[in-house]
Amino acid sequence: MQKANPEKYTRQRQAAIRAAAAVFAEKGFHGACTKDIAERMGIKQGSLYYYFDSKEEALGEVCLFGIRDYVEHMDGIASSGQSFEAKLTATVTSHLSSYRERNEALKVYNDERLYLPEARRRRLKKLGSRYRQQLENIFDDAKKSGTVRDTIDSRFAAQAVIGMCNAWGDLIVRDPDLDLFKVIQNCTDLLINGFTDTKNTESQRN
Amino acid sequence: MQKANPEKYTRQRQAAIRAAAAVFAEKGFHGACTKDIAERMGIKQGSLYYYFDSKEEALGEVCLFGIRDYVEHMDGIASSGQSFEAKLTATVTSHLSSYRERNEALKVYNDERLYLPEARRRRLKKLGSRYRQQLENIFDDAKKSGTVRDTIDSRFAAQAVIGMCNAWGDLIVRDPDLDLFKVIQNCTDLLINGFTDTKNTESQRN
DNA sequence: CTATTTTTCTATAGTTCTATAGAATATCTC
DNA sequence: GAGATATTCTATAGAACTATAGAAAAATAG
Repeated sequence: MQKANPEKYTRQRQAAIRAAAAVFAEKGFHGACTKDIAERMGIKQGSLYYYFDSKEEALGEVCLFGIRDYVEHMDGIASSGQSFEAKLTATVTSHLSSYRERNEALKVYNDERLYLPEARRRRLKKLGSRYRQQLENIFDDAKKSGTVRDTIDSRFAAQAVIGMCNAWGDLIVRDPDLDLFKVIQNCTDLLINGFTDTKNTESQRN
Repeated sequence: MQKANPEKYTRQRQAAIRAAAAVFAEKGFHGACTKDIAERMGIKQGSLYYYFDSKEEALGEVCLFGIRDYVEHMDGIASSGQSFEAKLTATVTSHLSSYRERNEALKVYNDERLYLPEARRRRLKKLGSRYRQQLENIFDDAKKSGTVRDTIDSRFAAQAVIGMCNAWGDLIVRDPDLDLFKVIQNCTDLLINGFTDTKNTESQRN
């Protein structure tokens, strides 16, 4: 029962995480059973426990897989010294692209992470907070430099970006023909200028 | 096993729906068991089946309870003949107020409705679509009258409003001290003017 | 107070699911 | 190809949960 590290193990474990992501996304953590996951991998239910100690461990790995990349991506954006608009666009791009690439894991992170055992949930929460904090910082900076209005509350603004990305991420997932680039553009435009503003419309277009 | 209609029955059934809402919100549909719901009502597990034929029926009632009011509210807003800004504010107010009043049922609707049996899910979906359609119409009208920019896609805009309300609804639920009125104001202001616009800031304030 | 109806209880059949143990097969190393 | 290691399989113990049946208790009506 010991695990060495021939690459097959890590490859199969990754496959297990993806299978779990798909199944959890469809049926929810409690609605899914380990048999579903195993079947999707082409192995038997019991064999799954070669890769995970428990169903909850699988959930933890899926959640981590869902956000690790885009949290790390945010580190780069926050420290990039770009303009506010550029940072916002980069954030939205990164977030929405994740929905194309790993929408299942992301959905699981959003909907099921609260079923994780305490310890693991705390670790994940740290990642989420880092992301949110960096996003808030971007707004604080932009307010200082006058790019963003004083009346905007950074905490709400960050939440607005995240909420918008999640909502439009849903659209992307449901409609795979949707042009990602166009969605990103619409999203940032809307966030920056709102529904009614007209001053930048021309330069924003195209 | 027949049910007449002494008011006690309807009263208790409503209590059962609220209990189910709380439990489903906390543990998810599959994670919750009928015992949890019954206990919260102060009755035994088996007795719950006097009010529901199945766990799924309970879920259906909770979901309906979660959105019926604010969908109906939207009917009034859509046909009110108010200005775009007023309609948007009313929409946001209605949606966010729901989070204060029945956040549990709303959360259940958002997260668990897909576990409903087909027939019931379709009926609920109709309600959701009506809401969304009316919101889109508000944007179409506002675009025609020039209040909202041409470049805004009504479908995305509607999704943006819903997404924003859901995201900020989370904040409201997590932080009960938050001033609802202030949140509503911030939300509509942000949607209408965006992060950077300054032209209306003064009139928007207060 | 008695008869009737409504509500709740107890007990359980039948199902499903997680996690483990130990055997069997596949893969690797020399 | 023999021996060691890694991976998968079968089978199942043990726990939990839904839904039902029928008895008991509570409420209501005449």
